[in-house]
Amino acid sequence: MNATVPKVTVQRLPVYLRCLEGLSSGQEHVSSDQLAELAGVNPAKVRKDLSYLGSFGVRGVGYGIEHLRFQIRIELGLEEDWPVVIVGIGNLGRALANYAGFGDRGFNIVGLFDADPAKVGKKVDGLVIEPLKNLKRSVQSKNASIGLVTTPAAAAQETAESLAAAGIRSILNFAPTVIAAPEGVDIRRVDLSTELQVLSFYLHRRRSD
Amino acid sequence: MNATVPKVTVQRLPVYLRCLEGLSSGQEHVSSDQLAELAGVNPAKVRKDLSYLGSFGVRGVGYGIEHLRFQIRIELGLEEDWPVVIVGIGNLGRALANYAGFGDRGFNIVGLFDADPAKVGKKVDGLVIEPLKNLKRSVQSKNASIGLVTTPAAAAQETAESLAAAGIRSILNFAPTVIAAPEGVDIRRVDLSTELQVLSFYLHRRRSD
DNA sequence: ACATGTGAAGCGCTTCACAGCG
DNA sequence: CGCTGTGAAGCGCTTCACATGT
Repeated sequence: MNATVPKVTVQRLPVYLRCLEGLSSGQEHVSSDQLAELAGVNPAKVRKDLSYLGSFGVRGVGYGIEHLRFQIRIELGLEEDWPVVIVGIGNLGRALANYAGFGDRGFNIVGLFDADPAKVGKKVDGLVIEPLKNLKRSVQSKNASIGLVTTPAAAAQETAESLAAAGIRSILNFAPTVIAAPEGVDIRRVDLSTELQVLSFYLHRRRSD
Repeated sequence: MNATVPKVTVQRLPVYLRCLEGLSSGQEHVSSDQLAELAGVNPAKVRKDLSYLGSFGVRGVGYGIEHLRFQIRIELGLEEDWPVVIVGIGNLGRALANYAGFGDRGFNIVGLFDADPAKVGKKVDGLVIEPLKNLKRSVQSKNASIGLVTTPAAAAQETAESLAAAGIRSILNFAPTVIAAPEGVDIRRVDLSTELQVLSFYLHRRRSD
């Protein structure tokens, strides 16, 4: 339990959480070997990762599944509530708005925004799409802390700046472009086509062996 | 030009490609400093990354933008065609089927599949949704090499195995679960909620400072 | 006996700093 | 002179191997 959890460990914690969920409920403990197998990593890595959170494994037995899940959730801040807004309600924005997987992790979608007047006023998953001019007011009244950018590439930078101006400090960018992070804002990129390109690289490699 | 491009470099190549696209067309060359600024990385890293592909920068001038784009596309295999199938046509599958960003990079969607008989036969973006039993035949006749899994978590493992049995060697898994890779298959995971959890970690960290 | 927690070694990526070249 | 290409140093993560604890 301390101030330095390596970045790579932070990225693996959600994976461990996922694996723990998939575990048979007949089981109370899990060993680093078993968890490593499920997560597709080395057992020593599992132990080292978990040791950053504290040391709540039991030697000769393993980790208590419930306790481990809870500790990871605490560490990731998932016991808190993180209201989320989505800007750009096209196909992807709509899919994310409907994505049930968010709610049960403390990520509640509290606002949908779009620049297109034709979309404003329509409902998606129980929420009314608002115009961009409402962004600041809405973010502040709903205390939103995370923004998802699902606009076209051309609008992404401007959108990020509007979100920053509205007080958002964390952005997930789904638009197929690289955004310059406004001062004090943490941006992560999810680029669907980047992932395909990485697959392509290895396919290409294999093919030309 | 050689056999060992580091994994991390492969992951950055698509980012560089994105940045090059955003460059003003009045410009013919780009320096490692400028590209680094756009991509949000260290200039030396840009130079080292690009040096793995060959050495086509010009000292004192920079990299020819067109040439660089072409070389990266070659290296990533984007000059080839990679037919893609999607299994699981819910909100996300539909969004991906409609996502235009794939086509212009050689990723052509050639098949849509769903287990739900009510969906089979419907059209999405010009393609008819097929039943799973057609998977193998369709993958082989269309020479598909990449499969996107957008099923519910519970069906993801089985879907991956069907894809593998049909001859697919590369899978992008969007289902919120960790899949065990079938023999000889390369799996990459895109987990929307994992990314949110990483943001959450750092928000949580900041908040408790 | 068995599985965790962890120094220490190993490995790969990042960054520096400068030689090389247009 | 300016910017690339790259040895070499630095750094952080991974993995090993075993002491530690139950």
